[in-house]
Amino acid sequence: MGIRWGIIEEEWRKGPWTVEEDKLLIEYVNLHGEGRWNSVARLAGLKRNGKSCRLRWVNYLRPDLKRGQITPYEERIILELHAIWGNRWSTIARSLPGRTDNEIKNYWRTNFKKKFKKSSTENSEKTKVHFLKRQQFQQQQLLNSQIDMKKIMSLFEENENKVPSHVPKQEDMTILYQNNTFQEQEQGGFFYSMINGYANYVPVPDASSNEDIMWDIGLWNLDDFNVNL
DNA sequence: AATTATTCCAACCGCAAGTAT
DNA sequence: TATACTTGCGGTTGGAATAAT
Repeated sequence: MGIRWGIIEEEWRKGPWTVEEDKLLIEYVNLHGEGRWNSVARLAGLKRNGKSCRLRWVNYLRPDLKRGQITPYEERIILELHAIWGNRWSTIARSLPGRTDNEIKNYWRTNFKKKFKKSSTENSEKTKVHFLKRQQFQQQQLLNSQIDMKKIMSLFEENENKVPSHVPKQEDMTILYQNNTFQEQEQGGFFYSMINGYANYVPVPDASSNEDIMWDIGLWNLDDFNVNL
């Protein structure tokens, strides 16, 4: 850009980061801590603006990042929370330690957005039936399990007609997470969690060679999510 | 084997909320 | 108090890798 309005504009580097740039940024954070991103260029000799530096750190260089594939369990959480929060990726990310909002957003988009669309136009009736079957199945499992049935069933009856896209207040949500969610209790082969009035229960992920698991994985991955609740 | 299409992710952008001056 | 600067978020995109023709 050069000169505009008599001010010399910085010429920032853009595009993929090099190993050397990464080193400089890591060094900077080790020395000065996270934050004050706009001073990175000056103090670390990087020709990157603050935004770019922050993004690189948060999404890639942070040492507490969990690398590798999203696990089936993480996937389930993403789907559950997306049903509640919609595209509030950073909120969802708070329940997945070591995963970034960007990562989750990319994951959801590449794996689910299309299925969503496709199935809703193609065979919504079929998937609706599928969904209802699943619901029935789960309720039956609940009946068979040891947990406080009456309480949960009444919660369910209260909430089952609510739209999942209903958005609760964020503060409420966070507290629930700390106290309750995804430190799920294992009860009779099921995880149980409460999310802001919604009861969620799914088969234990790794109780191997169990039909329930097939049910669960299949269902979560299939076309249920087009059902317009 | 060559070309075209699709998938996927790192990194971009604009906006808005928060913080500093 | 008002304005400027910074940070964080979510949508979007460029292009490399992979798949399809």
